[in-house]
This record gives sequence, structure tokens and C-alpha cells, in this order.
Amino acid sequence: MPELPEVESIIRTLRNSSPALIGRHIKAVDVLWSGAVSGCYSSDLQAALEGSVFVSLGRHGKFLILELEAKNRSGKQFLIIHLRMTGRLSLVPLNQAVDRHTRLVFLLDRGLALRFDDPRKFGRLWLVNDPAEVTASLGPDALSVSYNEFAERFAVHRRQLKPLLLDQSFLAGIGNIYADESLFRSKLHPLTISSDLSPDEVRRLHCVIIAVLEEAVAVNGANIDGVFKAGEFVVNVYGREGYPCPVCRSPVVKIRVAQRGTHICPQCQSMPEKL
DNA sequence: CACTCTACCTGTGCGC
DNA sequence: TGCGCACAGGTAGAGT
Repeated sequence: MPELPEVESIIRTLRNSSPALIGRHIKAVDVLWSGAVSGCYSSDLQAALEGSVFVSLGRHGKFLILELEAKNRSGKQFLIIHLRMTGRLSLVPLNQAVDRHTRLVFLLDRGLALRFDDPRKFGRLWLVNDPAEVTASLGPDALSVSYNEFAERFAVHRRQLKPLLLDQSFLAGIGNIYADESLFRSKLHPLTISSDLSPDEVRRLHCVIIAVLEEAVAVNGANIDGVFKAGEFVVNVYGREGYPCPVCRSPVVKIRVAQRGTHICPQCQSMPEKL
């Protein structure tokens, strides 16, 4: 399931592809499942995008932001894509057959197609004039947030750490896997109330989040048995219930926090005193 | 404000 | 072998 590092990895792959996505014209858009298109009708999306050219690629948190220039219109357009859990975006040969999970195909020049596949149909796509129409409610990107901004935003909350890290309006880009990994490496229990952290612990958490995400980005994301196999980043606790903690050898335990499967080392991540 | 629950989906993997 | 079912995940929106 793509979180920030996996989305970043997709962007890098698309940037380095040859022929590149940047500069490609959209000749047509096939919408195989219209539910994937949010905020407008798929016919509007098709009409607005035909003839457009990709000019840049970026992201905010887990949202991909593809900038386009329309042929006959002034002003920019942005295709915003959220892959949610099972979405995939790939550049393929134009003649490659769709499979049963293909939801959208952008037919391009130079014999290419940009394809959106998504078995679980959770992924969504928007066409807007300003990315903020979709991303305005997001907090700062987790990969580049400064310590000052992190600490400032942290200070206004009194919440359990795990749901706080997962809250995209607090910090954009962290999902279940990297939340568990960041809390493990920070030696913090997911149920700890954020306002109970010492300034040193807040600083440590910020450092760990950035370090974890940077490490994962450097190797193209996580590699989790049976779940996500894009990259080489190996997690310590997520999905490893019953396996020994790499630090102290205590068995990793799975608990439920905010309705989410949560993995901890009960030894290294001690329970907050109040519980 | 903080939290919980539900809905959205479908492939996987379990128990029987 | 095959059936049924719980479960996984991110987010929005409603409710406590």
C-alpha cells in the first residue's frame, strides 16, 4: 500500500522512464470504471485532458500531482491521484492489453500509455485548476517538515501518538506501516498522549520520522511479505507479530489502536504510566 | 476537540 | 475441494 516513500518512488520511476512521461501528449482517455474519477464527470475529464501535455510531476504526502498544459486553453490543469491501498500507476506500451483491474488508461504519443490499476477501487483521481482544491486540508509533507513546524503543530494537540501520526491534516504521508516503524524506533508506545512527551522526545520523534522516510525513499519503499513488494526497505515491527524484536528479542505484539492493527515491542515501547 | 464507528472494495487466508 | 467469513488498508462523514 503506497505511503509517502512508495509514492515518491513511483514519481522517480516516471521521471526516469524513457521515453519520459514529461512532454507526452494525451491523445485520449479510456475510463474503464468511472467511480475512480472524483469531482467531475468522466466525460468532462476526457474532454479536458485530450490534447494536454504533461509538464511536471510531484506529490504532497500520498497525493500525486501531475501538472498539465492544455493545448487550446490558457492556464494549467492538475491531475491529482491518490492510490489509497492497492492503486498502481505505470507507463506501459500503448498496445498492452488492460487487465481486469485497470480503471483508467491515458493513451499517449510515442507509443505509450499511462495506466491506473486498482483491484479494490479505493484509489481516486481529480482534475483541478489548483492542487489546493484537493490538498488544502493536508498538513506539511512528512519528508520535509522542519523541526520547528513539527513541534509547533505537535504542541496544539492532546492525542494518542498513533492516530496523530496517521492524521493527514497533522502531517501528510505517513500510513500504518511507517507510523509503527517510527514509533518503534522512537521507543514510544502508540497510546502515549502527545502532550505527555518531553521536548527531547518530540525532537527524537521528528528525527526518526524523517530518517525512516529518507531511508525508505532511498531504496524505493517497503518490502513487506505478501503486502507490498516494491522496494527493499525492511521494517522492524509491522506485520511481524510473534517474531523477536531486533533490539531485545522480545516477541512483537499486535494490538489495536484507533481501529488499526498496530505492532509494537512491549519491552522497548513501554506502556505510558497512566494506562 | 478527540475519539469511535461505518462505509467504501476485493483478494487473501483462515477454519471447518 | 470448497464454502463462508474475518480481515487488511486510507479516508470521509456521521455520531458520541
